[in-house]
Amino acid sequence: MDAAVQRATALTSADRAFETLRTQIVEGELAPGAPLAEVEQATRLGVSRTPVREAFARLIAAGLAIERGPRSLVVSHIDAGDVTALFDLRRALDEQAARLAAARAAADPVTARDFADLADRFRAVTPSTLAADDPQRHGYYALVAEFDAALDAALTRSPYLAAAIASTRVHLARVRRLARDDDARLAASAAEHGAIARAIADGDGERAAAATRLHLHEALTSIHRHLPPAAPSSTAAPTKEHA
Amino acid sequence: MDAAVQRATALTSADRAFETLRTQIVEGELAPGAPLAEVEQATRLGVSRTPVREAFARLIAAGLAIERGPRSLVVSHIDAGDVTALFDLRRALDEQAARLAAARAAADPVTARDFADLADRFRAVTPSTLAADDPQRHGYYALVAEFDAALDAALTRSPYLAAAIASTRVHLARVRRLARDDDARLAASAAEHGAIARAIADGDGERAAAATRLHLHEALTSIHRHLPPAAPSSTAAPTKEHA
DNA sequence: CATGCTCTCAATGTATACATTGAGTGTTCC
DNA sequence: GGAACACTCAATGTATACATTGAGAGCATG
Repeated sequence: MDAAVQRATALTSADRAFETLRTQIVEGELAPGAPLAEVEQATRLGVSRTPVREAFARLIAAGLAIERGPRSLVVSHIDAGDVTALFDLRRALDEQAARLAAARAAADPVTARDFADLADRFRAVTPSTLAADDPQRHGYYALVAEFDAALDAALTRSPYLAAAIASTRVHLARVRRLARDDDARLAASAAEHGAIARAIADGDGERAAAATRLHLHEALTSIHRHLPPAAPSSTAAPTKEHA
Repeated sequence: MDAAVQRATALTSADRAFETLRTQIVEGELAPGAPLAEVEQATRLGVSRTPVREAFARLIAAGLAIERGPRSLVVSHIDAGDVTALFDLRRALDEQAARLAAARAAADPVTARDFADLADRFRAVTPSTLAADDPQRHGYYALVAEFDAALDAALTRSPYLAAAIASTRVHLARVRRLARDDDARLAASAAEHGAIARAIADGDGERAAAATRLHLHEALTSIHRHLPPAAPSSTAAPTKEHA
């Protein structure tokens, strides 16, 4: 009964500091390259250095901050080259996830119905429904979030893969903010998601993987069209996560 | 120029604490399920709680420790179900890595030669060379480490993928310790590695991916043969990484 | 005037003191 | 005798004091 209350208060200062910093980095409030100093952030967030240190450690683990030099932490950069690199990972993860989800749907009617339902809802997305009083397209992104949640639910047996996918999503959120999709792309993306969901619902792993690959190719192409084209090989080592 | 010297002295207490704990967990010295208490480990490692806290945070991020309850940290478990889940991720990552490495080898003669060289050395591995005064098979595992390093070198343009692969290797080290390979398996593994390296050297991405898939299937099968077969679905949520 | 050296200082790395919370135990009451 | 309550205590969460190190400014010298 008091579980909900307890959970609300069980968030530590370190949790809040991490959440705040993560959000501000993803939203661009803390710009790439911005220095992250313990005392400064501690003052700003109204906590001591200890939880800030822990938050910084988590930011590094998530790839949102990188150590520049021995005593300098900065918000990690993200540019066109990074997006390509990120999609190199995403393709590997999402195709496999689609295969496994399809396998699960073939054995589990509940999963199959969930994805069939999602497929229908993605197909219902049209440029006209998109434009309906939703300048930020929250409705569409909420649907994508539901798709992600369904994928997670289908991957309970593959927690390592699920965790890796989760770790890419925060980076994708940053990319999404860099290159806002236009309505045409969003409508196409909906159709692609629908195709993936339908293939999963049908239990057809290879089709789901193929649909995923197609979707990622289109998404990456669209992003690069909207992004300043950084020189392909000049930016050498963009991000470096845990050792 | 002076980077190497600087790096040697730049190791902090937190780094050493993490390295020590990581090694002891991988080696089995700290058994799965063992509680990780700050004061106890601080005393044992001869440092204060602060660096230990940081080390714990990194262990959690690496998936070597999980929070059991609000104030209880334990060494993460790893069993047959986990191995399957880990390989679900590994297959995705390693196949993609093989494809990308092959693409790089096709464009970069140095990469191609490195893998061609590795392929020859893997093919030179036979049961007789394995048995030569090396009960722990350090020589063979060193060769595998060289293969991994070559893969990393080929993936400089895909740092996200490289980081994800790196994060799987520590878990694989744990698995390797659980189920020591016999000589026959090691010789077969060498042949499989050789096939992968040769395909990469030839710039044939799909062949490299196929060889990788085959290798992982054989490796997983071998591991399960040597492991107590945990019930498939009883062990629910093994590891949970960063949010 | 440029270059190099030193000194200061600010930031991180570490240790420790204080706050808080949850579990376990012992006692008391029904 | 059993159950519930309160208390102790130990562990984590947080804050802060101390140590250390690297960077930058300022000065001196060639």
